[in-house]
Amino acid sequence: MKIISWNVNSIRIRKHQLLELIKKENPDFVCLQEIKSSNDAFPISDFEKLNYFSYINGMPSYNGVGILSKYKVDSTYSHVFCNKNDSRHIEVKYKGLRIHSVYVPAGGDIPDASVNKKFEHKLNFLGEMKKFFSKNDAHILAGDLNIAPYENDVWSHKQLKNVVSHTEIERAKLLDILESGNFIDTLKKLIPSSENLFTWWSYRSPDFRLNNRGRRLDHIWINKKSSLKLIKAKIIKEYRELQKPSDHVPVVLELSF
DNA sequence: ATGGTTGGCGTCCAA
Repeated sequence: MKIISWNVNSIRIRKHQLLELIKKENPDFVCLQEIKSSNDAFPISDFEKLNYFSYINGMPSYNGVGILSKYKVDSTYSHVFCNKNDSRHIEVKYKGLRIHSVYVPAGGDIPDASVNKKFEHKLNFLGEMKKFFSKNDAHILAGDLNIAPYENDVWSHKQLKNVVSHTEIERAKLLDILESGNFIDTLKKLIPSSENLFTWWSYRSPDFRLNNRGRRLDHIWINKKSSLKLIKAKIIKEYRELQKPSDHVPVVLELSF
């Protein structure tokens, strides 16, 4: 089985790149984030032509998640975090397999919840995620979690330790969710640390290749207690080099169950 | 220390 997670940053702009990715990789499931589309505007028919079902929790302009599946799933569910209907979660169930696509709030610029409402929201969201996933027994949790948890998940730990996405409190909260939900960080486990681990490079660098100032914000976790067996993982960095790229690249996990 | 870019039912906001 193959699963892909990708923050496309607008399905409208990235649709053709996604169709090519699916043709090339032939995944069973694709977890999408930041589709920036309402449910009605999502191009379901384009994916139907490749024999995929689209399960979408969208909204206009911002956020929005979805899961594309080769199979008609048994049920879907979208959890409301922090009392906001902001389309940051969708779960599908298929033959006892529970797969989640999650988009954690970015958190704004200032890493202080007392002055930055967005950072406060991010920390609250992580708190609710811990409760939800310690009860849910998810098999696969994939998405843009907007946190780089380990020191070598960023281009410079020293320069980013006070930057939102890599602060001590965010890293601790993310690892707490990982542990309390009995998850394995599969990309960390399967990809040697000598290789590039980054999944995101800011649009604000004129040429991201020059200094490779990336971060590992996108993750695929599987539950330790499940019978899923890891095979291999990869980060498709080449997608950052395409014309009109997303700032995130697709991450891929192969497993058996 | 600052500003850089992208996308959206856009003319500022979020990332």
